[in-house]
Amino acid sequence: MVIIQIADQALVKKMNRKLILDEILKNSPISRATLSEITGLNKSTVSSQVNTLLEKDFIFEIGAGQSRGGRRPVMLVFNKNAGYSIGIDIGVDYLNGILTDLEGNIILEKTSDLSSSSASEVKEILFALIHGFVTHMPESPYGLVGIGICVPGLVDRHQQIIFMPNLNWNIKDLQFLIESEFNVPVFVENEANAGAYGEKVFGMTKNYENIVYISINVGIGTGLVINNELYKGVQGFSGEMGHMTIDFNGPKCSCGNRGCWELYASEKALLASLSKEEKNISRKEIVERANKNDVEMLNALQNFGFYIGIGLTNILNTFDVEAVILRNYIIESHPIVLNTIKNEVSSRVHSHLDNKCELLPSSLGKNAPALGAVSIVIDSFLSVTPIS
Amino acid sequence: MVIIQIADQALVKKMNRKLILDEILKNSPISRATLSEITGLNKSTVSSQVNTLLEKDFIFEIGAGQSRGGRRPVMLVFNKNAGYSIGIDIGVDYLNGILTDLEGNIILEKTSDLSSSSASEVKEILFALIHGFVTHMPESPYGLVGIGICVPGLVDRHQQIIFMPNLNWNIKDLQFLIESEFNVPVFVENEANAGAYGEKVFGMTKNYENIVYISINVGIGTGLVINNELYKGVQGFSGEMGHMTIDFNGPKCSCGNRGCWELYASEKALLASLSKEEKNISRKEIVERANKNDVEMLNALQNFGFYIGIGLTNILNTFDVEAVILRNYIIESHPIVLNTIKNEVSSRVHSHLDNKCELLPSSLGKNAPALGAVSIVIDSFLSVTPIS
DNA sequence: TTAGTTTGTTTATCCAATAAACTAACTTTA
DNA sequence: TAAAGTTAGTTTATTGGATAAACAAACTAA
Repeated sequence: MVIIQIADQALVKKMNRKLILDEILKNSPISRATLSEITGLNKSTVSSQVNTLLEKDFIFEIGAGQSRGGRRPVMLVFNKNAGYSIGIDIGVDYLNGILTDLEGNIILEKTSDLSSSSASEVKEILFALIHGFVTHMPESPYGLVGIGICVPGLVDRHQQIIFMPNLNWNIKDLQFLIESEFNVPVFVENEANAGAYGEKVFGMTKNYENIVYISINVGIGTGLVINNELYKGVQGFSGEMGHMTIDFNGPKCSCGNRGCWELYASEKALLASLSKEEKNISRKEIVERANKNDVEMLNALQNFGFYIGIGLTNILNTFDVEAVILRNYIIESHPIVLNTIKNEVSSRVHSHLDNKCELLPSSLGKNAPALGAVSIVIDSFLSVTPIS
Repeated sequence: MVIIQIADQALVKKMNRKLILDEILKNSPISRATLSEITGLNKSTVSSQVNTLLEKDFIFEIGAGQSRGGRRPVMLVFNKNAGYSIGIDIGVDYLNGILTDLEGNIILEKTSDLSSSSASEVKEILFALIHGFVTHMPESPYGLVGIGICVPGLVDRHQQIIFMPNLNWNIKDLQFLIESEFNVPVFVENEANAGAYGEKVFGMTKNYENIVYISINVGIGTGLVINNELYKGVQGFSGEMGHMTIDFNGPKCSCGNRGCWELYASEKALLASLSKEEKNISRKEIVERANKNDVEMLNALQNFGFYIGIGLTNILNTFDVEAVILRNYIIESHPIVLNTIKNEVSSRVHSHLDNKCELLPSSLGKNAPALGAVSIVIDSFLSVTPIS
């Protein structure tokens, strides 16, 4: 039977608590009086809620603020050190882990190379990484509040890993594995979804409610934030836009389709378009050559941007969001690709849709997915933790 | 300043009222005791809510039901005749209006041809249609609760019509125009969005939470229902998937893009693929010929299905919904197109995504958009109407 | 010094949900 | 046919949020 969410006073308290906590996070430091003003809640309601938040160490008072012509207000701030969160981005050939406070500020950061690691070695490295973070974590009332992990593959609604194309290991129930070892809530998410959420919570687009995140690597992954929430689809498989056909007569893709976007607009495609001796060139070298105005490279990058622009136009026609974030080292490092994309998009997209949507390179860079994983953990902690 | 939704007891009552009303709508007739069981609300809470709903004529008692071994329950039903709603679908060359009760049952229905009407004539016909419905509407406690209108064009978040490609008239503020004349709430919506909502509320997919609706006509329009709600995008322009590129080198489209899906998979494209003397053939004739196994026609329809399948694969990769509804007379009338689509989709879509999503022809047919407009009106009436 | 302002708490009240006790109306059992 | 058991729905007292109003505290400005 379907479980229905009934409403009662506990729900009211929980909703208003979230309202107040969100305002404190956004406008810290802030007084009870101002909270009452901007939320519309009664002064006494705010006082009561603030007291419970103080008792539970979620916030604390930092003393008196500036007077506005009367009694000086007591300023409240979010207690970002009430607990800590770990976020881990498991890539095809790397592992990027961060330890953050409850505001997402990075305390520790560690990256490992996985290019020659077996499945059991990956597991060992992962466990060692987390244990290392736990050991070096400062004392706090709540300690480690959870672990968020993202992987480049399909993750279903029960956080089971269903399919990982470019990887030779597959631990289906990663959540259970980690939860058993560390005894804290664990969240497993798709890499692009995590990146999208990271950009929504901590990036340039933190004040937007609807964004599309596009991560361009070996393939193309996409994540959707709709009405401030990750849209994962019914099964959890939403956003496989890398496999959108942009040429129905195009070459066969490993997914079964033809002429998929990522066959033209991924880094793999970019490398394939270069001359033979450059096929194994690194991202850094690509940017360096572009900075030296290497003509062949600039042409290849323009071509790269051209194809990204084609798929992007489809996405803009589909979604009508406030911003699209592009997560790719080359795009973040040299302006030529983004400029080409913008040209291509504005020549293709309908004039009525063009004007409002921002096209931005990722501001969080390679940490976007790990930060997204962290914010899923923090969100859950702040909304789930029971308050008497 | 942003208006924040604070929570209080009024919200609790409103939420639980909706819960109870929804269950009565779904499982009518139903007793107070059963309502308490399936919602999880306390018996006395249900009694109190039911009493207010009775006072306000939203529901009524139809007498005692079957005993389950004790006192016989008093059965409650939704009062579908408490008021009436009007839904109007303004097409490129037609106008389809319906008058319904609060359950969406059609009381009156009227279609007019607009193929040779000027802007002022359209307005006259529209007004006459509504006046006619109002005149023939039965007596009821609430009378006409609102009018929903859908148009084939871009409608922004303030219900202003921004752009209508295939039409020579454009009354930007249609909402104000109708509201001034009839003094009831008026809702203006895009045709595909309305159709999607109609299928979500009254169609085969009424129990699904995430669907994509694709309306194939002169062009292709799409509507999205995500988490039971219409996703309209930030500006209200979401779902222009007809202008998704499926061949980036393809022919120029009027929208500015190249190789748009609707250049290949619309009815316009189907007609263009037929031989010269058949260019002005009607939909009915197309189906008749297909039923007579006319080889040329069957080939054309297979081709039609092929191209629909290509775009549909992109949509399935993007959304991961429970069902996709195809609204098109030919598809609803002859199985060959849908079969071709299904073949094409399953050969193209990734095996992990394929299995769950249903592909269905519209069960509401040409009334889908008008019914969607009606359900927007009814939704608003049931949730907005204040209860003491 | 005094009046006025802003901040935050206390107090009494309201109201929706709830549990428990109750009445009502039926079925089953003996 | 009477008693016991069961289900339906109401009544009553209680809980626990939010709220308005009164209040105390701490400041500014005149």
